[in-house]
Amino acid sequence: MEKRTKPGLEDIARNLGVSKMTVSRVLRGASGFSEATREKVLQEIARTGYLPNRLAAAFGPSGTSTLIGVCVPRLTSPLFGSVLESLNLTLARLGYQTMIGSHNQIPDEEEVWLRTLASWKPAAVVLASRVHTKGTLKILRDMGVPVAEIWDLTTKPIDLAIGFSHFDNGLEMTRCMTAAGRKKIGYVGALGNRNTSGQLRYQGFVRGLAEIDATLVVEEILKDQPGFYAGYYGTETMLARSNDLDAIYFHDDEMAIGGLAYLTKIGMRVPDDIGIAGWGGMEAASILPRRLTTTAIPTTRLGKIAAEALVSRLRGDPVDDVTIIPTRLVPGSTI
Amino acid sequence: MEKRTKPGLEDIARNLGVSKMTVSRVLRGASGFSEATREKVLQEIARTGYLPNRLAAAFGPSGTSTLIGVCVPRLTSPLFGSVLESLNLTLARLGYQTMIGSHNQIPDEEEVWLRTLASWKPAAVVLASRVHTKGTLKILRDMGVPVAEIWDLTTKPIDLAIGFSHFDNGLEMTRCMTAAGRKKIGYVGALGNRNTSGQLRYQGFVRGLAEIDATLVVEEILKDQPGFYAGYYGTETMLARSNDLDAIYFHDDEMAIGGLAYLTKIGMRVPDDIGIAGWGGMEAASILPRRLTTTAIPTTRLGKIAAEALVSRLRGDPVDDVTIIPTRLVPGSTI
DNA sequence: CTCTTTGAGGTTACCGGTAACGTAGCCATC
DNA sequence: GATGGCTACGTTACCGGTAACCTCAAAGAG
Repeated sequence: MEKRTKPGLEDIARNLGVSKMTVSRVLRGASGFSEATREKVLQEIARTGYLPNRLAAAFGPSGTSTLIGVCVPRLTSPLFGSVLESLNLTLARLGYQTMIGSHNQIPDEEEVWLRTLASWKPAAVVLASRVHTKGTLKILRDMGVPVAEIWDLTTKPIDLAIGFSHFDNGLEMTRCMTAAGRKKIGYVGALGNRNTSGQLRYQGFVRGLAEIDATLVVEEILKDQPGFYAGYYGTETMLARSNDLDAIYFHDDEMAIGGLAYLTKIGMRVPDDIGIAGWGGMEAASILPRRLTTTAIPTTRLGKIAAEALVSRLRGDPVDDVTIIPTRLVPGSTI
Repeated sequence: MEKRTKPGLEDIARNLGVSKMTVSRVLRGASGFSEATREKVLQEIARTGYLPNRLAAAFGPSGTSTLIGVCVPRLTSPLFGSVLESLNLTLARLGYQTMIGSHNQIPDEEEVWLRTLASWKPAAVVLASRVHTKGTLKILRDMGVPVAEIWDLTTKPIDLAIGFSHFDNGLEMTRCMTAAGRKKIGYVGALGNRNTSGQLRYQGFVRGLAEIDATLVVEEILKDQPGFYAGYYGTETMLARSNDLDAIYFHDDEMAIGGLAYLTKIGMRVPDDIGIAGWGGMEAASILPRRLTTTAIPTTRLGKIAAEALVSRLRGDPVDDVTIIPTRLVPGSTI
C-alpha cells in the first residue's frame, strides 16, 4: 500500500541513514565509501528491488548517459544483424544500452537519425557507413562524444575505426581467381550509384585484374538492392552481352547464389564451365553442391571489439584509433 | 561564442517574449495558443536550430516519453529484421524512437532486457515472443504502459496482439500437401525443446495429417538453431531412419533449401521423387530451380500495423485488441 | 447590464540523479 | 604541534521540460 511509488536513491539512503550521494557512489563504483557501507547499500538495493532511473542519471548538467546510438545500413542483413547482436550483448554486459537505426545507404537518412539520437544525449555513437554529410559531422562535433566507425576502415577516422578493408577483400579474391587461371572475369554488383562498401570491393577487383593484365570483360552493376534476384538477373543480363567469361565475381554470397541458380538453369557447370566467387561467408554458401568460394567476415568479433574499444574510450583508457579485424578467404571449390 | 550552450525551451521563449510553457504547447501540438503565436514559435525554432531534449521531457513526474522498447528473438533473421525496420520507420514518423533487444528464445533473457528497458521509462513495449516469465509480467504491470505482442497471435493478449496463427500456417500447408496426394510426410525442424513459433506450425502440421488419417512417418527436430546446416543434416538423419517418404515439411525456407541441397546430392528429384515445403517466403526460395512451396509473411505490413496500433493506444484512440495479419501460401512447384 | 464561458496564455512545483565542493576525523611527516 | 594528505562521507545547486492550476480579457447568454 505504501509502495505506491517506486523507491529511489533517496529512499535507500534514508533507510540506511546515509546520504543519497553515498548510495550513488556505490552504485556507480566510484570511490569514496567504505567496504562496510558498500555491503549495506547493496543489501538494501537487493531488498527493496531498487531500479535505477537512467533518465534522471543522464539528465542534468552532469548527466552520465549509458546510451549508445548505432546506425547500420539495414536491419535485414544477417551480417549486420550479427554485428548488432554482438554489440548489444557486449555493451549490455558493460552497462550500456543501444538505440538502433538504419540509413539504407543514404547519408541524409543517417543525418536525420543522428539528429533524433542527439536529443537523447547519448554517451557515444557507432556508425556503419563510409560517407557522412556535413550536417552529420557537425552534429557529431556538437555532441562531443566518442564515435566508432565500423565495417569499412577509413583512412582518417572521425574518432575510432574498427573494421577491415573491402578494397583488400576484392583485391585478394581477384588474385585468388587469376592465380587459378581465370582471365576473363565479369563482375555482378548492385547499388552502383552509391558509395557502398561493395563499391570498394569492386575497385579492389579492378586493381587485381590490372595487376596481371587480365581483361575485365564486362560488369553488370544493378541499381537494385543486392539479393538473390539481383544476382540471378544481373548474371542473365551480363551473359547476354558477353558469353565467353571464365569467371564471375559477385557483390556478395546472396547474389552469387542467385547467379548460380541462373547458370544452373542455362546448363553451365560450375566451376568447369565458369568459376564464381561471392563475399560475406553466409551459411548457405557452404552447403551448395559445391562450397562457394567467398570471404568470411567475423561479425561477432567485430561487434565485440568495437563495443570494447568504445567503452575503453568512454572510460578514458588508451585505445588504438584504428583496429583491423582480419577477414578470411574461404577457398571453396567454385573457382 | 555566446552559443556555448545549446538553446533550450527557455531561450526560445525569452526571444519571443512568451513563457516556455507556450513554446512547449506549440511543440507538442497541445491546445492553448493562437495561430499567430504558433507561427512565431515555429520560426524561432527553425532559426535557432533548437533541438528538443527528450531526456528532460521524459523525466519528472509528468514525463512524456517517446521511447518504445522492442524485443525480438534475434537480429540475424531477415524476417524479424524487416519487421524491425518497418516498426522503426513507422514509429519515427509518428515521433517515437525504439530501443531494440533480442532474447534468443529464452524468456529469462527477455526479462533481463525488460528490466533494463524499464529504467528508461518507455512509453510502450513491443514483444515478439510467445512465452513470458512471471517476472516479465510483473514488470509490465508495474510499468503500466501499452504492450504489443507481435508475431504469433495469443488467445489472451496482455494488451494488444498483432500477428497471425503459426498453427494455422502449419495446418494450411499440410492440407496443401495432402491435397496434392502426399501421404507419408516427414517434418524437419529445430529448437524442439523450446516453445517457439515453429513448434506451433509443427502442431498445425500434425493436426493436418490427422485430418486425412495420413501417417506422419518420421520427424527430426534438432536442438540446433534453424538454418541451412540444420536443414541439410536434419534431412540426412531423417532419411537414414526412413526412406519411403513422399514429402518433407521444413521449419522454414532456410532449412528447406538446406534439405534440398542434401536431396540433390543423393540424387532425389524434387518434386518427382519427393515434395518439399518451407515457411517464411524468403527471396531465395523463389529462384531455386523450382519455386519453393512456402508461406509468405508480410513483415513490413505487420511492423507498420503494430506501430500504428500501439500509437493509437498511446493516444487513447480506440484500437482492436487483436489484429490478424493474413499470410499467403505460395504454391510454388516443389510439391 | 450582469453573469458565465472560453481562449490564450502565465506561474508554480517537481522529478532523481550527479559533479563540485565542503568537512570532520585520522594518521604520517617534518 | 603545525601542516598536509587522505578517507569517507554530507550539502548544495542544478538540469529542462511538463501537468496542474491560475489569471485575465473578450465574447456570448439571458
